[in-house]
Amino acid sequence: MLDSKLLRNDPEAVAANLARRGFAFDAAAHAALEESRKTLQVRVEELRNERNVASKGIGRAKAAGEDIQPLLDAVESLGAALKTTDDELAVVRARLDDVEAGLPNLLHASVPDGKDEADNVEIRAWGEPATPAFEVRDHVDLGVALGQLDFDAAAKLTGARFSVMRGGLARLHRALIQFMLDLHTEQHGYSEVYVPYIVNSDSLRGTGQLPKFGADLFALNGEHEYYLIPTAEVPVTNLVRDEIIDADQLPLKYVAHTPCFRSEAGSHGKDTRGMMRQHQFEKVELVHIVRPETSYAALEELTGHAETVLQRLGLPYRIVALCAGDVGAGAAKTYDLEVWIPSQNRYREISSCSNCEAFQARRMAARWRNPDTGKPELVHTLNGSGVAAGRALIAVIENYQQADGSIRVPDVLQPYMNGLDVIAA
RNA sequence: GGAGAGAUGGCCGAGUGGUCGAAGGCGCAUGAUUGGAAUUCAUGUAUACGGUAACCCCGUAUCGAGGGUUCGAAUCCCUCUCUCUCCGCCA
Repeated sequence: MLDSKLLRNDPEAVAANLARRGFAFDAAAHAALEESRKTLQVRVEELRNERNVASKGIGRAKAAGEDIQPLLDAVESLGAALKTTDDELAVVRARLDDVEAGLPNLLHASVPDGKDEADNVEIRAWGEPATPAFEVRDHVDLGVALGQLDFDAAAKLTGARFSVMRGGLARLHRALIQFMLDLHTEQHGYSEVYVPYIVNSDSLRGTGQLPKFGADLFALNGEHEYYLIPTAEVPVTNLVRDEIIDADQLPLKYVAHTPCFRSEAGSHGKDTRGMMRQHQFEKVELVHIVRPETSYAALEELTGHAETVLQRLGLPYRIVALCAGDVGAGAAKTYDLEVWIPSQNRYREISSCSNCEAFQARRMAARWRNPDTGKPELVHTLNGSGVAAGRALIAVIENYQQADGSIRVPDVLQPYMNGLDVIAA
């Protein structure tokens, strides 16, 4: 949600900023709605005031033992007038809310122009993609040949876009998660949280998945309106919903490992092979809750924490700043980490680190008490994958493959594999 | 799953139809006392929106959420959510 004051006072600036995303915000139409909201609201408040004054008078007269009938007659028509105007106001409000709830966040000035993925700007790269003497195979070939990746079984159990892992690969996957959690908690100062994988619609509204992106979610069929989480960002960030945080508690840095469930309704036909794009995958998520003035420093820090994961794993990657057209709706600025995938001969997204500024905080009423003003003020929220475990597994399998189809275990993961250094059939 | 009790401000906690945004306490802030601190005393201390240039003032809303009754609802009625206690079940 955007600042309603800004929306009212400078709708043209909002429209100009959102236009960078390719989002058309009709400032004039909004202003007209806003104007009628204001008129109606003033009228309703006047009527209410009239009624309140009259009611107090009735109370006083009754206490004094006077005849209140004339007073009752005097306010007789007020109720109907109030109801009519109030109903009109509710209609206008609802339309306004619809518009405003669907607006994406304003972009930070440093976000590069561009309309899609192709226009993202590389910030830096780390590591050298290997150039093996043998023909590289993709993770599907390798995993299936090892007998440890099984998409047929997953299709039987559920359907398309799920996977079954066995033995060494299953353990490698778990080792990745353990390694990442330990790294972030022991060396990067995060506190680990365990959270529900099922959330209510308020939480999804808080982080911005609803009302606009419900199609990407798996909704549960039970008596409650519950959804499977598409990312740990939802439950973890919503920890601070409706909270006022003491200044000395900030920054809050949370790390959580959760599965993520995405229906990916819009991407059929993309990455249909293998584990790249699944309905269910594991992720280690980093969330920062910070003072507004520190949020851009926090974005660099958080991104660095995700990078460290890939460096320790010895996986070549690059960092790109998402361009205006590619930044997600809730974010003001986003860096993606892209890891080298040998079989595709290119980098693929493995982490996305975003500063949402006050966009989510405003929806969630997540505030901190600013000691300088003594007032509750909105916090800034950030989130980033640190990193996606499923894609990290793909990257390890493909980057650590050997000519015989076995997979070397990265050094940092061997302690989590009982010392195992090669996964073979 | 069965039975019962609850949900009030940053926190605790009064308030069962009429100047209640809400007593009292805690916490916090400022001032006084003190060499400094503790103690004590005084004063102040919600949020959002609107009228406004204005964080002065005025108005409106907010006592778990939504609806209803009424001239008037924290207080009465209905629905829902959550919490607690006891029983049952269970990893």
